Amino acid sequence: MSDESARELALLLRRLNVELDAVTARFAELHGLNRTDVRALVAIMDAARRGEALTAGRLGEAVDLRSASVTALVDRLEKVGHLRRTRDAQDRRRVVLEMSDSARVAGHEHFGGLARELTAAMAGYTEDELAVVRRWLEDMTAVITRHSRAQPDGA
Amino acid sequence: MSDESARELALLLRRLNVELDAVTARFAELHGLNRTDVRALVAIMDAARRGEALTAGRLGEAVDLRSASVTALVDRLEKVGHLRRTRDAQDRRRVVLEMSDSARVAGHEHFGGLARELTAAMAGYTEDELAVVRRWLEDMTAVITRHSRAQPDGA
DNA sequence: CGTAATCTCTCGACGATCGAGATAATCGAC
DNA sequence: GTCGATTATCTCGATCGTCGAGAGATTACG
Repeated sequence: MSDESARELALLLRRLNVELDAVTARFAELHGLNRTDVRALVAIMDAARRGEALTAGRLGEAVDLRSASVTALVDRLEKVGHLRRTRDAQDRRRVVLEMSDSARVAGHEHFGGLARELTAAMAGYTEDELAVVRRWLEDMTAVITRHSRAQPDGA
Repeated sequence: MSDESARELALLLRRLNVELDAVTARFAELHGLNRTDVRALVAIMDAARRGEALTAGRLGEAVDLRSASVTALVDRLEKVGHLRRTRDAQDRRRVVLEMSDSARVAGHEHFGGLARELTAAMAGYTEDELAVVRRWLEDMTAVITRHSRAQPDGA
């Protein structure tokens, strides 16, 4: 392969990244949320998919916010009805967060819809082709992950 | 192809998106900038690559900020030496923005380094394989772009 | 028990963004 | 040329998201 092809793909990837961000921004705007709120809802949905219920602290780790900000964040989402606070019965210091049905529906409508469209667009590809794409995505993700984790203490 | 493969690829894409965001966040942290500042520098660099010099107003359109915020943004970047303000000679209302060498070097070091690593990781692929990846990226980008632009007035 | 550790919340401060309006420069009609 | 309308940027005051410090409540452990 040529460096030319590789550079083109890198640029395509960046453009795709920008457009994906726009999808998030659009969802946020439609629902009167900010970027962090959306990231939080996604984190809670992802956790739910894994069968866990996030606590306030875990959510803070997931979206990289301090406890004071998490309190404000949860206040916002609870006020508009996207979230419920519940004291954990086992450990009553903890606050368990549960998404409301309205938030779940909104999320599925927006992001689920996108997932369906993406799936449909992949209908024209053979399994072999998608295997190549998958390998490429995994390789690129590995490189990017390594890059973003490099020399974490500013050495 | 199966829906299973498609869904996996969609998830991989999302993960890649998250990691790319982390690269940006890391660059910002290393240089004491926020996300918007980085997006602004990238926009100015991209424009320079196209042979244009951005004005304050154009930059605001590029990063979706109002003029008051652009003024503050440029103040920040100028204060730390990443940017220079220059009055446009033809139209003296305009403020032309030019990146300093230090910002250019920092950007090339961080993002150029990543680009090199990505290119290297693609060395093991044939041109045919990369052509498949490129077609796939273009298709997915088209779907995502359409999705983020849909029904712009909340219909 | 009692002391330390953990989890969330409150409070005050700071920074990024915005709307409204001010200032300055350009354009267009006459 | 001159004057009003338009364009480009900046100033000011307000709002909102985030944070550090520390308080309050609960649990863990000796």
